[in-house]
This record gives sequence, structure tokens and C-alpha cells, in this order.
Amino acid sequence: MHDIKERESSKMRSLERALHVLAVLEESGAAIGVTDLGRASRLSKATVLRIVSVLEKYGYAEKRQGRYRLGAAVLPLAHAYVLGNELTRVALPVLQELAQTTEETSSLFVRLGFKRILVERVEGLRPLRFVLPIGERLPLHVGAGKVLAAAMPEAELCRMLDELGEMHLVSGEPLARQELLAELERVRRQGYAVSMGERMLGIVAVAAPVIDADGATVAAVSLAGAKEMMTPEKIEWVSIAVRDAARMISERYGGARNG
Amino acid sequence: MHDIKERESSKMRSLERALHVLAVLEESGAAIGVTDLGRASRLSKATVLRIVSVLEKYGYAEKRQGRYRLGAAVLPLAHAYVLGNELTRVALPVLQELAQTTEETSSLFVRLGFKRILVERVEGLRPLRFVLPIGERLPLHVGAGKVLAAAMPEAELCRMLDELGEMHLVSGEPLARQELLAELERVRRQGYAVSMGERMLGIVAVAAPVIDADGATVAAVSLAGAKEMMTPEKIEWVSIAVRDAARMISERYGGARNG
DNA sequence: AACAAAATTCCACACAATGAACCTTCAGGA
DNA sequence: TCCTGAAGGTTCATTGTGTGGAATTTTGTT
Repeated sequence: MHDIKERESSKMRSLERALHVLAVLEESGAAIGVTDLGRASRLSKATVLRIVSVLEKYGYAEKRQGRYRLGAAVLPLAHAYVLGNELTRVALPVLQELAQTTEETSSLFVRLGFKRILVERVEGLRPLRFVLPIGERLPLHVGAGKVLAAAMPEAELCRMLDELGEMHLVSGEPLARQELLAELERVRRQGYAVSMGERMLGIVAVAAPVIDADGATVAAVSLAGAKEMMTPEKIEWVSIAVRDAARMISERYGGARNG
Repeated sequence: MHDIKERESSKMRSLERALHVLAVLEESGAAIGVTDLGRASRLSKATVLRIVSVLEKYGYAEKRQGRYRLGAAVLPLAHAYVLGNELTRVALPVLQELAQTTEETSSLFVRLGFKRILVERVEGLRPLRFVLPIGERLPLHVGAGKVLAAAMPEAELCRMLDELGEMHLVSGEPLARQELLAELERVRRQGYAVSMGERMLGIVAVAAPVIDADGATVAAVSLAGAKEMMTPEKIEWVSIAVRDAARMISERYGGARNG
């Protein structure tokens, strides 16, 4: 997460600290006391207490038995995001059609920092065994994440790889840095990524980038299915369908003014 | 929403202002400029700009063409809330069983201010025509909301009714204050509420409160179905099933220590 | 190109945020 | 029962941070 370094000069220190506390509440699944919150966020008890009491007043935190956790007010935020966001509104019908024609599960991811977030999902004929809930933070170096990683500035990508350290696929197989960089270059050139059981065993996924009017990659469309269903021939035509879907979202997103 | 009154004394003014800006971003579905944000939140342009730039840095806001809207970081918050919250974890299997035995759609609501929020939902045999997405803010004076309203302190309830002004059901029929208060008293006594097309035409719903160890109402379990399906006999036994479900959640929630 | 409107930056002052120290509560052990 | 330690919560003087008006740049429109 964001490291609030001592003496970090920033406008609105108190707000940054509050958001940092919110992030700690998000990470720590269970309810957490002010002392631990202070330890985790490197803030004094008094400061943490003042912050969480304001968060609680607005419903972003809940207190139970002297411990704090996230509050219900975060749900309307997410709801408003999905409804109000131009990208998700434009993408939904395209994802629906993609899921219907391919009979597999289609998803939309956006990058946030060094992670990607599942923003929208339409199940195919038979839902995947593994339910990926909306809002989950997932890595960028496997699966559909590669499409988003491929669009990152060189320097930022390096910083991410440094932070990641040793990378492994879900199979346990190590993933060398050079190998990943070469793969990202390939993704960049061919305009889509294929992953076979990189993040989930037995799941094959194809992903393509959504590009805005300035040429920036704003999201990734992905189609995932059980490997038994995804024959090489199906992967072939699915990769075209996914790219078409991504291009269609790109056009409608870039073209539309206002949200 | 929260009205930031002039000269309102509060600890952490800057944080409260930031949360207020976030609320404005939530309400205004579309992207919004700094000037309008300032107008809506009664803050100076400079202040608003400082706030949104920090929100943007953390992913809670996104900038596009000089306009701001909610950012993707709100999704992981909601995700963490649903996964981490003891109440939702305890309630899910109960809602699933309720939906299965009754073949209708079961939901869990919590109160936030003068609204309720849909926190969890399990579809029945055939999904309702109207899709209520998780995180939506709904009124307290109709449908399952009555269970939550019935548990409010007298004074708070009065303030809410004052704010609401004239109340109407979705049918257009006006709802008198006295009538509602009497209905809430009945709900309090019998321990559950029935609503016939109050918020959605053609939908019948039965709701019961979830009570914590201190006797406080923390949530409402609701079961909703098309009125053609919900015969008086079915409503009869469903109301028992809903109360049983609510009681089961209450016990498991109150009993468990830690989240 | 000229204009208008909105976004963004700048700066000195005022006071809001801070954290050390203190109080209160509670659980568990002797 | 009393003691003790740990954790939640409160207070207050100090200072550095958030503030808003005015200046500047950018954006979009006629």
C-alpha cells in the first residue's frame, strides 16, 4: 500500500492519513482496535481515534466492542461508481454479447496502482468454478493483467517488478523477469494476451486492451473458460472476438462526451 | 446528505470536507468540474481541488478532461466490506437456504442514516424483474425499511419524517404520518413487516429484524416475490421462515466473537 | 483570433490537527 | 477480592498545515 513516509511533504496530510487508515481497514479483514490501527498506519492513537470517529460518523467505519472495521457507506460508493462510470456503462452490453456468443465468462479490469481490479463481469453458459467477486484486487503480471502491464511506462513497470520480487505462476513455476518483459512486448505487438492457467489452474483466458481517444489503455477486456472448453481453434476465434469487443468499447468510450 | 453548516465546530474539518466532496461525487452520477463541485459542497475552488487531487492520488476519484468522478478504488473497499464483515458472512448461508426453501429472492439490508442499503442478495428460482443492485440506497419508510425504521429512537424517527415531508407509495397513494407510525408499532409488536407493492408495484415482501447481543437492530432480512406467487397462505409460512432466518443470523452474529 | 469560463497555482495568515501525557475501563491472575 | 497491565478514550498547548482570495494558465467557444 501507500507508504506514508515520515516527513513526506504533501498537501492535505490529514486527509492522506485518513485514507491510509481506510486502506488499513480494508486490508485487515477482521475488526481492529485503535492501538493496532495506530501501529499499522504508523500514527498516534489519538490521531487514529480522531480519524476513525469521523469515518464512523459518515458510515465508512463501524465500531463494535471497541474495534473498528469498514462501514456500510462504502457500498453505495461502489454502486455509484458502477452505475455512473461511462466505461462500465459502455462496456456492459458489449461484455454481455461477448459472453453470449462465446458462451464463456467475460470481464472488465482497470488498473489501480500495481494491481488490477475486476470492475464488471458477465457469466457465460456455465459459471466458472471460481467466483471472482467484483472489486477484488488482482496482480498485473498474470492473466488479463498482462494487457494492463504492457501499457505501463517502462520506469513504473520496473518499480513494480522490483517490489514484486520473485514472481511465480499459480502452478508454482517461477516467472523470470526477462521472460515477462518479452511476453509483454509480444502482447503489445499482437494487441492481446493469452494465459493458460497462470493465475487459476485449469482456466484459460484471453484479454485485450481498451484504448481511449488519447491512446491510453484504460481497461482490459477478458474472456475466461475452463481449459477443456478452450481448444486451440476456439482460442483462435475468441481472441478475435475479444479484440473486437475491446475495440468497440474503445470507440464508444472515446466517442462519447460527458458521463 | 450531511450538511456542512457554516461555522460548524468539528474535529477534523478537512477530513469531513473531503468526505463531503466524496458524497457529492457519489450523488452526481456524471463527471463534474471543480467549480460545480465547489458549488455543491459549499467550498472554495482551491479547497475542492486540493481534496480531489488527493482523492485521485489514492484512486477514489478519477479525472477525465478536467472533470472528476468516483475512482475505481471504491470497489475494493466494498469488496472488503462484504468479505470481511461478520454480519454478511454469517448471513449468506442463511439467505441461501431461505431463498432455496421459499424459491424467492432473499436480501439483507442495513440502515445508514435515514436510508437502508442492500448489502447482500440471493436470487430465488426465477430472478425478480427488477434488479436491485448491491449498494443501492433505499428509503426506510416502505418495504423492508419499515423493520429498520421501527427500531429507530423516537426522536430520530421524527427528524426523518420531518425531512421526508410528504410520503407516497410507488402507487401514488399518499402515506400519512400517523398511519406509518401505527404500522411501525405493529411491526415492532409482531416482529416482522409485510409490504404489498409499496416500493415496487407487483412485488410483495416480508421482512424481519436481525438483533445483536445488546438488543439493537443491526439489519433486516427480507424475502420478495412477484405478487402472483405470494398467496396469503405462502405469505403466512414465508413470514415464519423469514423470522427464523433473522433469528438464526442474530444468534450466530451475537454469539461469535471477533470478525 | 479574441474572448469567456473554468482549471490550476500561489501565498501569508489563522487556526485546525497533532501527540505526549493522562484518565478510564476491563480482563485475568494471585 | 484486590492488584496489575493493556487497551480504549480524553485533554490541551504548540505549530505546521489547511485555507481562500487573487493571480495565472488552460480550455473551449464564438
